[in-house]
Amino acid sequence: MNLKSIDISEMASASTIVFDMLRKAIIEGDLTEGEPLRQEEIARIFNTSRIPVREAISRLQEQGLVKTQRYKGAVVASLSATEAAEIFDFRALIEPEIVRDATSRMTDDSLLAAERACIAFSACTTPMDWGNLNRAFHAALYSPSALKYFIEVSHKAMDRVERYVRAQLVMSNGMGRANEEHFAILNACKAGNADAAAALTKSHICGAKDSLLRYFPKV
Amino acid sequence: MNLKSIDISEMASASTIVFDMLRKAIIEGDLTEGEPLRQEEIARIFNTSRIPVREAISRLQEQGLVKTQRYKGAVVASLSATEAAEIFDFRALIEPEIVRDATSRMTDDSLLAAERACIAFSACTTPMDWGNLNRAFHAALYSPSALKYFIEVSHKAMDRVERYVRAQLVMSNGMGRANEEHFAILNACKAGNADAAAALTKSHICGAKDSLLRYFPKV
DNA sequence: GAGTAGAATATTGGATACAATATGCAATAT
DNA sequence: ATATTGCATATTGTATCCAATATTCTACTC
Repeated sequence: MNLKSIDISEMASASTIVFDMLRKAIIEGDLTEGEPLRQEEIARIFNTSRIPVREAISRLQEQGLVKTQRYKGAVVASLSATEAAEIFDFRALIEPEIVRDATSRMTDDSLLAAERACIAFSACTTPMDWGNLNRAFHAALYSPSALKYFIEVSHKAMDRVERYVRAQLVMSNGMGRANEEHFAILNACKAGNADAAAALTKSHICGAKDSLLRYFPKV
Repeated sequence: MNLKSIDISEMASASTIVFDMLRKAIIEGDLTEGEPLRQEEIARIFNTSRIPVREAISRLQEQGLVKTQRYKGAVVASLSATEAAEIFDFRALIEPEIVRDATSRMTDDSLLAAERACIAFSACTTPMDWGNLNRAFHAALYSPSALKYFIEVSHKAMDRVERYVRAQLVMSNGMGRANEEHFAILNACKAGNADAAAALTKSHICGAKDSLLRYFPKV
């Protein structure tokens, strides 16, 4: 036998595909706050029945990305400035620990991947890509860590605020500063200085929070 | 008009009821690790069709309480000792911040509620109730905090390890020590000493982790 | 014209029916 | 006896249909 092994049981079901697409649309702001998610409309778009759509919406609700009311349906969740700030505080607590753990586990490969992501972010020109590349950099930085639960939770936290990060990057012209901070974190990692990398990550996140609150004083 | 106001749109749907019951059963260990969740069987038990059951299982999966494989179904998720330890580390990072925030916001009422929960825990005799009362105490302690996201995430983390906490309380005869630590935290809150309350919470959680690892060296 | 009752429509929640896949067992071949 | 194939059953994934509720529109009253 000489066939490439593909685990066919890992193939995506309709409800998983719908979930991923809706999640992406919400995170990236293609679906705006408060916008209702009509089951039939979504089912039409993906050419399925409403059943997979409903399961996808259940999962989104569990993640806090939508809010549902019985017999009224789901709407895209929104955050007050206070709530957004709290999630940034949360990230500022969690993510430095991930970076600290990751630093000691980084290989040449993972450092190179992080550097590539960092460079890609710095070279990016269209605002729409900023969010994705910013996220890609953080993912590359965190992935060597063994703290799988921390990483999972931090991703969920990022999902909740990513749209605001994007908006803030655009409105505050924050790309330059974010870029500098990324390279600073990366260099601390390269030097194997876990404490410095963690501290820089913390101030990076706190800075993003402050900038956000300046630009959206009362979201 | 003189009627008690009940928001009827908040009434539980079948899928919500099934979700809550399954969640409870998993947390409390009534469903054991690896045990498969048969949709039809569960549907029969709750006298519904499989549709609400499936939505409930989707949500459980999103919380990490079950693992599903396409066309094979869902089984109750299990944790390795490493994974459980990581979740305790996570709690040890988050929950002190909640207590710190809660301490400054505690009223006489909330302090009394926490004290009642603490006393109830200390008076408890049946192992099955320990977990619930332990959880109730922590909930009473945290609820004055304004950090809603922190609280939500910490509850999800507790859900993942609660069955181990219970087992550990039984096997290590840890009730006495847990009880002392609870009162210590409570007293720090009463004294308005947020830093002390946070520190005591941290060591309380770290102690539970150490005890767990001693009794389940390789779960 | 404002406001209300009631029908008509839209939308969600759930039940049933069917399709796709997995699992267990018997029959057969080696 | 062991391994392999084909079939029967079990289970999950999805589509379709019905019921319950929300929303909109219309007719009517004042």
